[in-house]
Parts: sequence; structure tokens; C-alpha cells
Amino acid sequence: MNIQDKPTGVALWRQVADGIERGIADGTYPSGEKLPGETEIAEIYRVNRHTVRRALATLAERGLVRAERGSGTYVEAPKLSYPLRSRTRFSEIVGAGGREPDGKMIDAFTEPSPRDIAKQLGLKTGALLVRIEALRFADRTPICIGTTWFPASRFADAAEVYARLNSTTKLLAHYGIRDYRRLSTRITAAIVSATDAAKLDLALGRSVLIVESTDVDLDGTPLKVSRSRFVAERVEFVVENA
Amino acid sequence: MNIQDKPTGVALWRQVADGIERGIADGTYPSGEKLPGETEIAEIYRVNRHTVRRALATLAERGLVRAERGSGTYVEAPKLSYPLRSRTRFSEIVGAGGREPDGKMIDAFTEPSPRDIAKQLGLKTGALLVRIEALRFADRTPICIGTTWFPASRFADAAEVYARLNSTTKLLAHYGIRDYRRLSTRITAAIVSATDAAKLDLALGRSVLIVESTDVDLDGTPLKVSRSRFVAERVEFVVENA
DNA sequence: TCAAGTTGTCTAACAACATAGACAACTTGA
DNA sequence: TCAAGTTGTCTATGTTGTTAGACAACTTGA
Repeated sequence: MNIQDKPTGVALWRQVADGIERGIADGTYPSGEKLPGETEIAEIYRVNRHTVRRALATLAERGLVRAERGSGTYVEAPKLSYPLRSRTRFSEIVGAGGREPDGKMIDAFTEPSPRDIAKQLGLKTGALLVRIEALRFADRTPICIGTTWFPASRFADAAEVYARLNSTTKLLAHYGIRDYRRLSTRITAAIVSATDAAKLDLALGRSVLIVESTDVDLDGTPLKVSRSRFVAERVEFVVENA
Repeated sequence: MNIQDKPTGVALWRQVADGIERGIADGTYPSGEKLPGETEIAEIYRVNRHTVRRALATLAERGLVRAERGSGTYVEAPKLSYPLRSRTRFSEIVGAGGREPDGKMIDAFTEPSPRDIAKQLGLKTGALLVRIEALRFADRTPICIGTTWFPASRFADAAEVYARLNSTTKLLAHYGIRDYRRLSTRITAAIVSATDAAKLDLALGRSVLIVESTDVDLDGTPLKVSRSRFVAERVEFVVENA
């Protein structure tokens, strides 16, 4: 690792940053693992520690690494690429990324529907709904936390079923729904709440993507409405403009 | 063309140099053509003229462009790739590069052979030789100047023939030699002489590749010996190690 | 011959890059 | 609790990059 010599027009810190990024890409520094210490990296590239720090700072800004004071600098997990298409299934998307999807029900209620949810589900205000609060994971890393509402008339014991299957897709299949599609998705963002932060294993002050979606069966009948908070630094939504 | 903004870790002059090099590669600035003036390039990239000059300096050092004071900066012709194989023909090699080969006889003599040439041609010292001094071109650009010796016993009126055909290959064909091969090639280099420089349209102080070669017919009988000076900045010899 | 346009060279000033050393703040494991 | 190792921050200094302006030297075409 000898950089330097003649002026190349590329700053040292940039060369170090590129080198580390390459190391992350090719698996030299696996996802989640600790990078060598700043002093050691400086030795590797024969460069001052401040130069290494600048390189790491740009990588941190891009979310590729995360520095923890007193402990070390760690490779961030690559963001989950989450396409928003007509067919949008958490478990499929996570699985397609080579990661293991999982869900964990936190809470469940059967209660009358508020006006906005009722409207989206094509029900009268006050119609009974099953509301499920759940966490979803990719390889045991929390990705999102959110609420899903099902019409109680059709999915009376949704809570029990979800608790057993830990997957919305499997839940719907259990009710004989082989296929369904995403009708709409709305996305915004906010700072994570303290309660969400704890459940998502996320530091306070980080941002979450807020996603509200409606899914319908092939007849166009609304099946569920969801409001989820996705950890912004762990997911990336992709909208293909066909 | 807006560079700048945030620190990228890549020096401006380097970005400009890369941009111009891309322009040369993709034909925006065709070979031999004049680049925009330094002032204009500076405007294009929104950069100081000194920055452009540094970019051009690195390109000139690599031989991609050539600055002419008072006139402009020109894209250098790409070097002629000149493979040194068993079958080595100037006209074929130039033609393979998509350029038009040409030759021009400068002088010719019939004279007794010096010892070293005689030895290479398998003749006795003092045997009569035809010595031809010629310039060779690719697309009207002088590539090399040199001497070729033929045994006068076999190629008595070589001078007249060469003057008409302007090609060694055609000359030999004229004498019924359909094929021949390169026996050996020796390469060295030197600074161009004043007389050669003028004929090669080359500035004083530039270097030339000095090539001495012997060609034989398919029986192994020596046909000719050449000593040529190739303009180093216009040619690149390639030796394939099979 | 001359004006306009070109590259070459010089000086000056400021910003960005890089190195060096020291110490604080924090985490980890013994 | 403590020592070792980590990242965070500060000051200082020298080098390289970038801009700015001026003028010289040269080429080209009218």
C-alpha cells in the first residue's frame, strides 16, 4: 500500500476512502464487522491518522461506516433495497436480498375503525378492525415497526394467525388469498420516537421513513391498510418508472 | 460543465485533464485538430487558465497533446502500433492501422558494401549493393527515415523500381518475391540528427528509435538490410512473446 | 506591416490538503 | 476499579492546489 510519490490530482484522503470502500465491497471488511483502528489504517496506507479520519468521515456521511467512540468504526449493513411495485411483499423483498425475513407481533386489538382507515378499507366508520402492531426484521436486524389494520369481518382472528406465522403474506394466504396487490404507497419521513427507537434498536435522533399503504385483492377489494416506520439508514425504497 | 461545489478529493486540474482526454477519446477533439484556446477551455470548465495549463501540461507530458506557442494546442496523432513479427511490412502495418502508407525515395547509390552489411547479407566485403535512402509516411506524416541495402547482383535497378513504387514490399514483388520474413530486428534510440529532423518534420532534441533489420526469403537467403530512424513519438513497437 | 489571438512565464495571495503531537472522552475486558 | 485501546477535538506547520493579473513571445491572417 504505497500511495503518494507524485501528485496524481487525487487527494490522499480520497484514495484512502476509495480503498476502504473497495475493501467493504469485496468483503475484506465484512458488513457489521469492525474496521482496523484509525492508527492501524494510517499505517496500512502510510498516511497520517487525520487523513484517515477524513476518509472515514466521508464514508460515514454516506452511511457506509459508523464510528463508535471508544470502541471502533464498523461497517454498516448495506441498505435493504425495497422496490415499491404492484407486488410488494416484505418477506419476498427481504428474501430477494438474500436475507432472512421475520416478523414479531408486539400487540393486537380488535376495535372500531377510525374514519380515515375505514375510508381506505371501504368500510363505515366504526366498523370493527383487527389492529396489529408488529416489528419486521431482515437477518434479525429491525427494519420497520408499524400498524396493520384488517377488516374484522373477514379476518376475525388475524391476531392469533399473525402471532403464529409472523408474516402478513402467510396470514392472507391462510385466509385463502393467493394473490393481492399494492394499491397505493405514500412515503414521508420523521425523527424516530423514543418508543420506536428502543424497539428498532436505533439511536435517538435518527430518521425513519413513514409509509402508508393499502393492499387490495385481485377484485380490488381492500384487504389491509398499513402505517409503518422504516429505519432510514437500513432501507432504500425504489420506485421504477415503467 | 460545473465542477467544484464540494471537495471531491480530485484536483480540478485532474478533472479538466480527464475531461479533455475523454474528449480526445470520443472524437470531440479529433486527432491532429486544434483544441479550444486555454482561455476558452477555462471558461468551459469554469476554472482559471492556470488550472487548464496544468491539465494540458500533464496531457502533453503523456504525449496526447502538443502545445505550439502562438498557435494553439493540438491533439497528437495516436502512436502507430508497429508489431515486430516474422511478417513485418511497413505498408501492411500502416494499412492495418487504418492509415495510408507511403514512401519517398530521397537518394540512391550503387556502391561496394561495407563489411558489416556484407556480412548480414551473406556477401563478400566490397560486393556491389544498391543503397536507397527513403522516407516513409502514414497519412502523409513522416514515420521514419532510413537506409535499405539490396544486393546489386539480384536487384540491379532497385532504385528505379523503388522510385516508381514507393514500397519495399512492391519492389520485392516486382522481382518475383511473393513472400519473405523478418530474420532479426535490433532496436535502440538516440536524439534525432538535424538533417533527419528536417526531413521528418520533427523538432530538434526529440528522440528517434533506431531499428536495424534483416529480411530473408523463404529459403533463408538475405534480401535486404535496413537501418531506419523512427520518430519515437509517432510509433510504438510491439513485440509479442508467443 | 500590423492587429488579434495564441501559448509561455512570472508574482502574489488564499484555500485545501497533509503531517505532527497532545490530550479528552469513551468502551472494553481483565 | 483500572489499564489498554478506541474515537473526538484541538493547535500548529508546511505543501499543494487554485485563483488573479500582468506581460512577453510567438503565429496567423488581413
